[in-house]
Amino acid sequence: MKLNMPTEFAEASADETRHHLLDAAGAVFAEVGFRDATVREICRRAGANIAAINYHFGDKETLYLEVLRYSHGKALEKYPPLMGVPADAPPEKKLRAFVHSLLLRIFDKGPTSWHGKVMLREMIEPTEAMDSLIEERIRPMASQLWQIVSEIMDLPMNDERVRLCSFSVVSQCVFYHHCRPVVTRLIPNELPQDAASIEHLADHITKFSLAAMKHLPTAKR
Amino acid sequence: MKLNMPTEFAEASADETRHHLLDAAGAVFAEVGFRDATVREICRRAGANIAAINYHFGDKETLYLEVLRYSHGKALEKYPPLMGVPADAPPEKKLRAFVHSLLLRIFDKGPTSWHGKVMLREMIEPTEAMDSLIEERIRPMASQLWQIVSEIMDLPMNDERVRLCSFSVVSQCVFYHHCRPVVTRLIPNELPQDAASIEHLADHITKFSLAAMKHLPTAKR
DNA sequence: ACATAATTCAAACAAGTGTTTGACAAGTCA
DNA sequence: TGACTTGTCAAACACTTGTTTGAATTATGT
Repeated sequence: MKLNMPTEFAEASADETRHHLLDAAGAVFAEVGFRDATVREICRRAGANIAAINYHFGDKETLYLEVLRYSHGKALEKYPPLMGVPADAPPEKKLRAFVHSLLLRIFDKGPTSWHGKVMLREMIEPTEAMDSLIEERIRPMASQLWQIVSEIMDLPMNDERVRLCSFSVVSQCVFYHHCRPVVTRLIPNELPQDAASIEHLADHITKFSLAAMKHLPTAKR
Repeated sequence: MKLNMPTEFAEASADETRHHLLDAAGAVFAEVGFRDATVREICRRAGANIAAINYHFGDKETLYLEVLRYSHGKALEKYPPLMGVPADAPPEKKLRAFVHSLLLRIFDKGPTSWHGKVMLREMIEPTEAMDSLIEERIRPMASQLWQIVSEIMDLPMNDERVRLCSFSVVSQCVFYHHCRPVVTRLIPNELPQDAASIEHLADHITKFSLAAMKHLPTAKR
């Protein structure tokens, strides 16, 4: 195996096919899923030999995990939850930013969107990765949203209504991700294609939720 | 093939294995998905021969489609969309019934819940079965909801705001199904366990949505 | 009872899968 | 240079898949 350090040239060459495999695999996995993706197709797109995957990654499943690791950290880095809205901004503005950034992450094209599909798989068969992912990435965002909603509704953060309404906000965003196959078939061209229509959708969700939270019968006693 | 009408007994016997296949297939599809489900495993659980699926359904894919129809039909039969609310009832009552029955279907235990799991898998990797299922099952329910929402908002059924708000309603319901692993880890014991807590959740979603639709800035001109 | 149809069954089939092999070229370092 | 490692390649391997086959079995209608 790799006992000697390769030279810069050899390293570059090896990393090159490795990188091509990662890119091709990401595309194929995203298109047809892990099970229907064939190593032959991945290698064909990568311009590599059929044995390349087993040589560079061991097996198909390790390649899958490597692709995940590759696209994992990019989503939040590209679209931070509050998108530069100052901390002393009114909560309505923060909510709008929160919704918008979530939608941008969902509708983003390229390797970033890959993470979403994997999360969907985790919903069906959660792995150990789920627990750490919840604590490291999701809970902080949830707390952020609870804070915003509690300000808007003028209720304590641990109030049940704050949690329920926060879920109502998030659910409207992830719906377009989780139910994309249904939405596209039910109403073609309904899903946002460009930045403007994403903003339009963010507007609807924000206004819908604000109207609900401010006029909910039980919002204030 | 079947040219003669079989007697009641033979028909019962034939339908029996057919039914066993549907049940076993529903369980297996829900557990591992269409692609990873093998006809051998399904037939083994059904106590049938390996050729039974091809004999009774033609091929694996038709069986899958039949399972989707079968399970969704059972779910709708158990929890009809409007749950006996009269046609001349106020739209608010209908919305509440629509939400409640959808939640009941989502949180139902037993064979009925297969449909939800299989549908969730369809979201990740849609098969051809999805198209016919949309037209036969989902579109009628969508029309029903659009009708209700258009009455509530006093807008024509084909108005974009009606569609958006309808999605907002449905999304809050399916959220608890699609994101169950996240919700349970984020807030233990948040998910409804009994009929009373399901009603509680139905109350929140209905009130939240009604407040939103009635106070949406653009709802009425 | 008999011919016919419907159903079940074990075995085999054809196609596709991920993986392994062994040879070969190229680069590395003594 | 020459032993050694790294990377690539075509071919083949071992295995699983859904499906088909043809005979055996059971039920049906006259």
